[in-house]
Amino acid sequence: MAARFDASAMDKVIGYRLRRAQAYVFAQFAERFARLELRPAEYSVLELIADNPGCQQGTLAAALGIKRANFVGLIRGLDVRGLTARGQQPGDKRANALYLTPAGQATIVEARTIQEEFERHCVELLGGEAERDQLLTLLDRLAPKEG
Amino acid sequence: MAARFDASAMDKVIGYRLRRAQAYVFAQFAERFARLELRPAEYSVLELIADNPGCQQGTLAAALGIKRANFVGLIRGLDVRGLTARGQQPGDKRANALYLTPAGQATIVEARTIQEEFERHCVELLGGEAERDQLLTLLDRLAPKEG
DNA sequence: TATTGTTATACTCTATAACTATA
DNA sequence: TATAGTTATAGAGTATAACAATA
Repeated sequence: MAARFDASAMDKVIGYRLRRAQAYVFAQFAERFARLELRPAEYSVLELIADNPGCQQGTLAAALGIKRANFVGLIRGLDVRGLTARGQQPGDKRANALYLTPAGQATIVEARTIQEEFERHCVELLGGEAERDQLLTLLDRLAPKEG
Repeated sequence: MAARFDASAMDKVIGYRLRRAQAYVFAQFAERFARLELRPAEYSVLELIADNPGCQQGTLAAALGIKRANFVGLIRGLDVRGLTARGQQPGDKRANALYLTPAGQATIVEARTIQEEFERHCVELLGGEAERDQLLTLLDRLAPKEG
């Protein structure tokens, strides 16, 4: 047992462990979503537009913690691919109202199937639904929703 | 209770929640380490060199999950600031042996103090040491060390 | 005046290919 | 030949400042 390299100091650092775990989970996500060519942020945008058709662009960006300026390129990419459409918000000509196109609706249906399977896989790794809930509870304590 | 925007779909997505929590914790880290001008990766490098003086550059990079090519600029930055030094590995003229300079040792001592205080803060948020251990256990199940 | 979407820009992090000097 | 460090480069993600149209 020749102790060649001791990396144990970082093993107890919560931020470091969060970073590594998040990177790993995102890499798995990327593999599963490669066929749909959807990145995590793109999936989240489609999902929230599906749940909030006609929602305001800035509201959606803020909900995801994405700066307005950075959201522009993201939504434009989805628009160009024909997955989303930007309409006018009734009563405010400045604001964009976001919608899924039929292609976008078909995509989110597929994406949800993949995501649900991935989520089941993660829950299995964690040891069950109780453990998943425990994880989410702890993450919430660490980083409260509006903090 | 006018339900204006429903972002609940993402609340149960483990990857998304990990991402948000990690970003939040890193932001807190940045605030606390602003005075030392150390980013998370830089702190982790100093810590592991302190624990493994003379260690090989590639070994350290691999332990942190950083690609060799990207590690070059990182270690050079610490070198230029006089915190680390690159010597020769005995028996292999290709490899670099990494050390902390006296300034680097002083910095890691300060950094550890800040980090330990931050960790105590996180443990308090989580609800105790048992909850911290539970979180790390769950993260490990999700993303095994060598996976 | 303030807000919405936008542009421009810069900085960090990450990924790949290719070079060099050693092994 | 294979490996360690390096260079160059490109792609994402994120941050700020400023602008036009609208409120």
